[in-house]
Amino acid sequence: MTDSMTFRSDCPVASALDLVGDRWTLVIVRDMIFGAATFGDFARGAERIPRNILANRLRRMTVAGLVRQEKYQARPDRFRYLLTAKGADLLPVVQALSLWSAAHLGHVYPPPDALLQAQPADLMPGKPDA
Amino acid sequence: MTDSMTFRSDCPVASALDLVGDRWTLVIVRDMIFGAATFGDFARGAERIPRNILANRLRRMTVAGLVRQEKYQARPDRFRYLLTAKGADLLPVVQALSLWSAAHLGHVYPPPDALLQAQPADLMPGKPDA
DNA sequence: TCCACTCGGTTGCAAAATGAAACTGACGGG
DNA sequence: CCCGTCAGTTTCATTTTGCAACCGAGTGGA
Repeated sequence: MTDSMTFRSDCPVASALDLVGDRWTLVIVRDMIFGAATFGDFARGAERIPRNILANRLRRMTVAGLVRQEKYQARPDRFRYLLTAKGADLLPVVQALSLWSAAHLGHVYPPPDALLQAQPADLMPGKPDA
Repeated sequence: MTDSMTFRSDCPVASALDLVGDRWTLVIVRDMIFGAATFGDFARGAERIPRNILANRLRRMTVAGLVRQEKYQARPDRFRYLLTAKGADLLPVVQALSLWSAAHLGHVYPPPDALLQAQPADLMPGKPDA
């Protein structure tokens, strides 16, 4: 703690949005849910997130404790970005968003079963697939 | 129809974020869930949303079909902003965000029961309080 | 009539965030 | 040596944010 993070209020809704209320953060979480982990994985996503924004978001998410870095190579240091429990628990938010889109936005493809049936615990490393 | 709205991709997650992926839109939805309806109601909310941003968001939400205007006075025309079915269906998203905050952010107050037990249908006008 | 006040915005402006694109540094392969 | 990959960083123009002041149409006294 002593995050230095400031929240607009003590409201749980507003506070959550202070952390994930932007157009990219949950897109990165979505990619992680589907197995993306490296900088390049995210940069290659369908929405073409700008690389500077991506670097910035990964930094904020790490500071916020949504994500942790795991070094997979040294010289130069390279990291895999993995969801923490805090980050994995955003799964219901992502699921709710995708169900809403499926119900109300005509142009989207249906949320994959892998997304709808996932559970936060599935998203954390240490437990490979069953 | 012919929304002029452009989405980054056909992904349901990214598309939902194209509409509600900012720090204010879902705060306004939250206030509506608790009965706020007029411009002044929203402006007086705890987070002190700037009035120009508020006007802009209410316009976008109206265009996006999340909200509709109901005139409650003429000369000068004044409107109540009410959730449509599309907007009310964002309730699960708001609920998921508040549960996440309750679980992971120490400083927030607990989500009110009124929020957690609400259902989208409760939020639509025509049904005054029981 | 004059003054104060409310409500629902709009406007101006500075600061911050975004995004496109080029650049960097440390490798690895041939 | 040259090319390519990976993971960022830098530069810079464009947008978006947010503060604060202003405005028009009315209402309520005194």
